[in-house]
Amino acid sequence: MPEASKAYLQIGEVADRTGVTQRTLRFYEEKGLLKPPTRMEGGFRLYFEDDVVRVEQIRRLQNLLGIALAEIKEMVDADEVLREIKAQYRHEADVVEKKRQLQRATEVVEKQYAIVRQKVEQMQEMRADLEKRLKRFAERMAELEGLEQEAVAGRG
Amino acid sequence: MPEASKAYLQIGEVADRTGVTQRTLRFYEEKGLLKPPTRMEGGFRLYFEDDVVRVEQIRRLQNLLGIALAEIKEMVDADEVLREIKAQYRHEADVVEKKRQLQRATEVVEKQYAIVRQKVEQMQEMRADLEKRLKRFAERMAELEGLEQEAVAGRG
DNA sequence: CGTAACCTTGACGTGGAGGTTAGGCTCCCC
DNA sequence: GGGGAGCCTAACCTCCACGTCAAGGTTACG
Repeated sequence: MPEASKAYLQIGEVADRTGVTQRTLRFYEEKGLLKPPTRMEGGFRLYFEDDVVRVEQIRRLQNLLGIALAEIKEMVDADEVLREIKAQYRHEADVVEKKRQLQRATEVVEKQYAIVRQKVEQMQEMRADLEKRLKRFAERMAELEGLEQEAVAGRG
Repeated sequence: MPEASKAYLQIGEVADRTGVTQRTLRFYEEKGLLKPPTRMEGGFRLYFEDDVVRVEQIRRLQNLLGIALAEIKEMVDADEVLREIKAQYRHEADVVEKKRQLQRATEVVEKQYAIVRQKVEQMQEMRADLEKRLKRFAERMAELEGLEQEAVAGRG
C-alpha cells in the first residue's frame, strides 16, 4: 500500500492538506457544506479522505466561480445525492423516488454547467481583450523607444 | 447621430445604465475606482460615457475574476496610465518617465492576463468534469428507467 | 413661486466569510 | 501520571461591499 493514509484524519491534518484553517472547516460544517464528521470519545473530529476532496472541491468552486457558499452547498449536495443513489443502488429501494432525486441532482449540475460555460466564454473574450491591450502597450513602448533614439541622435 | 447621448449623465442615469446603485457609484468613487466626476453648480455629479464603460469594466472583473475591489483598482489604474500617455503623447514630455509608467501599466495588465489565462484553463477542466458527470447522471437515469420497466413487466 | 423628482453628505446597519481569543478538555508519549 | 501538543465550544471581532435611513439642498417644470 502506497503510504496508505491512516484512514482517518484530525482537523489539523485536514487543514494542512487543504490549506484552509480549522476554523474554516468548522464553519463549513456549521453551514452544511461538510457533513458532520464522526468524533472520537473525547469529541475530536475524525475526517476521512473524502472530506479532503470535498473541501478542495468547495474551494475550487469558490475561487473559480466566485459564488456564495450557499450556492456551493447546493452543488455539493447534488453530488451527495448521486453518491447515495449509487450506494443503495442494489438495495432495490423506491425507484421512482430515486429518479426524482437524480432528476433534482441533474438540474443542479446543469445549472452549474451553464454557469461554467458562460464564464468560460466571457473569460475567453476577456483574454482576447487583454491580448490586444498588451499588444498596444508594446507598440506604444516601441514608439517611445523610437522617440528616445531620435532625441539621442538629435543631441549626438 | 444615433441618439447621441447628452454628453453628460447624472448619477441616476449611470446607475440605470450600469445596473448598479447610486450608492455603489459613490462607493467606487470613494475607493478610487472611479475618478471624482465634475459637478454642477449645486454639487450634483456629472458623469460621461467613459464612466459608464469604466463601471461595466469593474463589474466584469468583479463577476468574472471574483477578485477584490482593491485589486480591480490596480487594474483600472493601469488603463488610466495608458490613456494619459496617449493624451499627452505629442506633448513631448519626459519620455523616460512615460516609459516607466507604461512599464508599470504593462506589468499590471500582464498580471491580469495571467490570472485570466489560468482561470480559463481551470474552468475548462471543470467544464469537462461537469460534462462527464452529466453523462453519468444520464446513464444512471437510464438504468433506473430500465429497472422500472422490468418491474412493470414482472407485474404485467 | 411651489413642488416633485433628483441629488447631497453622513452615519449606521447588514450579510458573507471567516479570524481571534478565552477557558477548558483530550490524546499521546515519556 | 504529568506535560505539552492538539482539539473543543462560545463569543466576540473584522473586513468587504455595499444597503438603508435621515435631514436637507438642487433642478426643472408649470
